[in-house]
Amino acid sequence: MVKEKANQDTETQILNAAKDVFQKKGMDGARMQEIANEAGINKAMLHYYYRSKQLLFEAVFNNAFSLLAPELNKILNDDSAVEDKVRNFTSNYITFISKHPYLPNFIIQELNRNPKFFEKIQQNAAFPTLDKFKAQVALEVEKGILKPIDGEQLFINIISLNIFPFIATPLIKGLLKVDDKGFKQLMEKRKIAVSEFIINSIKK
Amino acid sequence: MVKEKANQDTETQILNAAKDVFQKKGMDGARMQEIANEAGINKAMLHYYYRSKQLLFEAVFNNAFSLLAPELNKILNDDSAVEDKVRNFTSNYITFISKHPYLPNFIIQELNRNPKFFEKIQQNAAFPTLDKFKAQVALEVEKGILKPIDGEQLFINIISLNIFPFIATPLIKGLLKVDDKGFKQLMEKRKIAVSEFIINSIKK
DNA sequence: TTGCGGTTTAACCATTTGGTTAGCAAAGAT
DNA sequence: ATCTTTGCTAACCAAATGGTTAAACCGCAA
Repeated sequence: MVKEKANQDTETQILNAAKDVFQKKGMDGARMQEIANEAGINKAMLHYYYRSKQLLFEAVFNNAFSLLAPELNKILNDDSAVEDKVRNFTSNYITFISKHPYLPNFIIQELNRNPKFFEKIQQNAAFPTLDKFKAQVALEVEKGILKPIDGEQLFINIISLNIFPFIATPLIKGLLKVDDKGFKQLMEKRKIAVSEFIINSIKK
Repeated sequence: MVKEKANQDTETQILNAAKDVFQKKGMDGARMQEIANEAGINKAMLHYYYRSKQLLFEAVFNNAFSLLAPELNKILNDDSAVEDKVRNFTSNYITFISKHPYLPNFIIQELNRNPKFFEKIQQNAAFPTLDKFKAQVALEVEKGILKPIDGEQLFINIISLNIFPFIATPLIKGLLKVDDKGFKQLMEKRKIAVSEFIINSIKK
């Protein structure tokens, strides 16, 4: 059927438009009409393919989380040493997020709005768990590679240092009085600065 | 006049109710009717005292920012040594934010929604600047008290480590599989863990 | 007691918004 | 050639929402 192609086309076109609008404006701020406009189609099509705003939103959200999860897994379920993980994750994550600037804020914001979402995405394949990372940190502490530190706290520190600046971009720009270009330069420096900062702190 | 008291009463009652609703649901998600209900008054009163949703929102936002700004100033414009600042700020901030859990997310979210807000609040008295802190860090680095580090990056690191967990609470709860009580315990530990982590990294 | 000012309310209004519907167009099946 | 299914649109609908208004209320001064 030729329709199947057209079908697929408009369906993904809707999803892409929805991604844009939802990630910029959030569930509450997004308007179905705006998504339709951005997709260049009739508003009724949104309901034809996704039934409701809620379901369209969930499609976008799952999509976004599926993009973020593998990034987290890099630091959680990879086999390299903690030090290497930190270096790789920091550099990779900042590169990754520069391509998807709205992503972390979107996920965190909507998770705050409706914490129950977590139950849904936990069923998602490749959902990150902390078990391996915790064991690994404990082992390296025991071996004397790392100073004593709790794996959970270390994990929180790593993602805080990497994610926060991209969530609080306007705040940081304002406090540091830098423009878009200056901010990007700061983030570029952080690819190394953050991992140095972390490793300085934990390596014996 | 007795009215002035009643006047003040309802006006602040409105502001308090608005604070609650706006901070939980954001500008887009908040409903004037819900604010009125929470304040126990007629919806028309909101407009009588604050003219529009936008103006009521701005009153709440300025109020919230005025609460956060002094916290930031503690680390920026205080006279103690960097190490002491880090210890005090970390401990104080986590205590402070536990009392205002919605605050940082609210500010950051709304700043993302409308970055122009910054221009307005910059006119606010006691708006934090980074100049003194940067100079101080440079000086302590020169003196050999601290390892070489950029003041701006250090500042970003400090606020990232302290603020992020409270913005991404549902994400962290989900990934670490802890409940409300477990999360609070983690944050309690962070009062010391975070400052140790930072100082470990920067002190020579 | 009456009149005046600020305060408060119920009812109302215009617009927005998510969602529906009836029908059209086009392509495959019979 | 006709029927059926599928993609698609214009027009429509009911509910929600920010905001307004006219009138009532109430303490006070004259």
